[in-house]
Amino acid sequence: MPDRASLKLNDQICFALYATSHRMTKLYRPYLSRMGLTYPQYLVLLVLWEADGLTLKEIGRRLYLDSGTLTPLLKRLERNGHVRRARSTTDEREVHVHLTDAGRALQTDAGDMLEELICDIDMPAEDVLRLRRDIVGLLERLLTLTDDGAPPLRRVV
Amino acid sequence: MPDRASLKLNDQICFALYATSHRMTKLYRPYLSRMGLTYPQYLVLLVLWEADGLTLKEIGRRLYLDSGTLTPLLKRLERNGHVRRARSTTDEREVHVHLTDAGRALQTDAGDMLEELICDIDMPAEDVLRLRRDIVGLLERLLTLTDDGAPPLRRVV
DNA sequence: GACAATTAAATTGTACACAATATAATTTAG
DNA sequence: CTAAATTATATTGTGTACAATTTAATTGTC
Repeated sequence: MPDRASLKLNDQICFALYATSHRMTKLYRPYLSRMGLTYPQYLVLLVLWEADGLTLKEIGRRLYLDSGTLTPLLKRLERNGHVRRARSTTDEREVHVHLTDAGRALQTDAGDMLEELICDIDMPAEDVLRLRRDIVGLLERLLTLTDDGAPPLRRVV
Repeated sequence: MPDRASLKLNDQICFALYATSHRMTKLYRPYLSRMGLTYPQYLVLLVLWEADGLTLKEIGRRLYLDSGTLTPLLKRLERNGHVRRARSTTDEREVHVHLTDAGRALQTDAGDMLEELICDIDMPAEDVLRLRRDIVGLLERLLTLTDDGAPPLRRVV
């Protein structure tokens, strides 16, 4: 008979992820706040700095976010002067998001921020890299389970 | 001269944490939904199953959440019949949270849920344990930086 | 023992997340 | 070519998160 799964809070990997992710956001917050950004807004800029002019759909695909989250977020980014939203002329359904000069300029500040954060966290780069790879391994496992694939159906017992 | 930190989305450990945490919640959602719970509500029950009758403050300390999050969340748990909130008689500032029979009964369902989820994720228990330990290691590092300690001040350059 | 400082919750305001639905543009099938 | 299906975004409603502030109870000091 297999052992029963632990219900202790501190045995849950999901809670470790949850708490660590929130704390990481908290660490970023003062830096991002100075740049006039929230953490999810910063993620959108990370995407656009790599590929400007993407559609909402494509940004959402890369960040695993849907239009219900991104539509208002992008409007705020636009209101704050970081991006410009424009309907595609070839397909009026699509909204392309372009960086403004101000939005592009933040890339330098973001680089400075990361340098400082890496110093703050003060973990061997190698360890951070390995940890990130392992977390992504789990993420990929989860994506096969939840990405519009078959809903979890397997039973134990 | 040290290399400049990467600004690529997929090099960011913070994004790996963010995306994986959200996906994990998504995996739990259908199970929790059947139990009439959200993921943060489930976390509160995990805490209470270990120690019933804790104060809001202590629940928040364990989950890293404050009263702004917990007060309405606990009211919803109470409205749904999972807990009972009661002012302390010895210190009227404190709110103690007690499980109802219904709240206690969910512990069995939660055990079943975890068995199924462990099957779904299908990773060697050893790998999951090690990954959780490593994530908690990072969390503890972050806690020393953000837990009302000195705000991040160290500079690079 | 009153009164300032502290503490625990609650409240307010902003910004995610995401399911579910609505709307409008485009594509596909017949 | 046109109606049905699909697709991209927007909207609505619920539930977190969390900073900042408020309220009420308790504690520490003189």
